[in-house]
Amino acid sequence: MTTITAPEATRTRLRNERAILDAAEQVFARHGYRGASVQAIAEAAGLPKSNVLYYVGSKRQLYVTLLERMMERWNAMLDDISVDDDPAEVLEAFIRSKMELTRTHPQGSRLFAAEVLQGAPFLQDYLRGELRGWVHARAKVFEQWAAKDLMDPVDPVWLIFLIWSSTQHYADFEAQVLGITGREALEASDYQDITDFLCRIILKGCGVVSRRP
Amino acid sequence: MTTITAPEATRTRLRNERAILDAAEQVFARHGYRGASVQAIAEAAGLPKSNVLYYVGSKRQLYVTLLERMMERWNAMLDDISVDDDPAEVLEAFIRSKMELTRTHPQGSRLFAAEVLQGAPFLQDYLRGELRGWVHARAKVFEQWAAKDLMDPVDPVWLIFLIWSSTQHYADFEAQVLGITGREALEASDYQDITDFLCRIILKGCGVVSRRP
DNA sequence: AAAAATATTGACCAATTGGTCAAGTTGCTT
DNA sequence: AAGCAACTTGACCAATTGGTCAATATTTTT
Repeated sequence: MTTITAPEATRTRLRNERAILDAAEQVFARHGYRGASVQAIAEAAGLPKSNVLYYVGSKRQLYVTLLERMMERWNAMLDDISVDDDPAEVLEAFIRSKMELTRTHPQGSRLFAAEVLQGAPFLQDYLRGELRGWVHARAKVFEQWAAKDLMDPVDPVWLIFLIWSSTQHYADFEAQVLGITGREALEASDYQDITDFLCRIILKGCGVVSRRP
Repeated sequence: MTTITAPEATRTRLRNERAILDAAEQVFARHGYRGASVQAIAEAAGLPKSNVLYYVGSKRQLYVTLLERMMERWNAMLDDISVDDDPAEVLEAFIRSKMELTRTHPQGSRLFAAEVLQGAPFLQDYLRGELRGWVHARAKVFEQWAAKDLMDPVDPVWLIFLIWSSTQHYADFEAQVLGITGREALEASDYQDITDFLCRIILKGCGVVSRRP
């Protein structure tokens, strides 16, 4: 019996699709949706252009698939929290997991950045819906923590943006970071240092008090 | 007597060049270098494509001109500091002026982001030279402040990146910020709030003590 | 081994790309 | 008002764009 809805996931298909998705993520991240050409993606994947289109259907579909893959990674990162959790632990885990996403998926992070830079034409619904809800749910918890004097009464949404931006930076502006620090690449230990730095500054900065000291 | 090297800056030329530069900044910021088409820029400027090329020579020259214009704005922001300055004042002025650049020139900020996203092919020299020197000079001062116990001994380069990223965010990820906050645009008062928030978190976060309390 | 499904790819298409050019029109100076 | 420089613009160019398709080759299933 064969699957009716989706094409059979043969060995060949799996291998080629992965090569195409990875290549496309690089090219789209670098040059944005318009600036990326199917030809360039095909070359990066080591396949003829026709073959790429055979698998992915169209440039647009390929782009959407990549965004969905990235949003899945993003969602996998986001766990729920409650007032009863420890603010220090939660904020630190938040920073660490976001930085880990940046470190392990820099291309995807840059793809996301390129999409938002052009006004998020494909992600607007996601931003205004799912993500917005998630942010405000978390914001409420932050405010409750502040009411309990477990942290300073800072605007929780700006705080979330601070964590996003300061971590995202090391993917999106990697070229600048490398140019200024004079390195070839950032090692795992660098990410460790930066994460520690950000946890320290941000936790201290918003006066977070650990409930379990 | 006429200028020999540069073309006369006639009224017409001035008007058209400004329209072209502003239009191009928008289009390049949205779609990156490759993704931007001269046709799209021309339409945004309200001129025929041939006319645009008459003024700017080529797409590449236009892009370089825009990057130079943005780097001038960037440089105008950067004033020198010394160990004798007040850390609190300097850091706050740093954050405020960077945020002001983001607010008044969002397109240019996004253009810069798009350039760095694609690996900074045109700005590599600037990043590895001028800007790198500026960063390290300032980093030295931060370290001296830390040695004098005027602030915590944090890595000064990561601190500079934190300020850059957290302010830059409101230009580059404007679409996300608007989507999540549910606004049409960020007002001057919003920028004021965000700037105050960032000053507060970052100064407190790295234990900055004002020398003149 | 035959049949059926899946994969490969060059040829081709209309549309768009950055850029040139020549023929005009406008604007400024004298 | 005349003359010259600056400006304007449609026609045009080779190259590239995303995408189609039919012919062929390779797997997989029976």
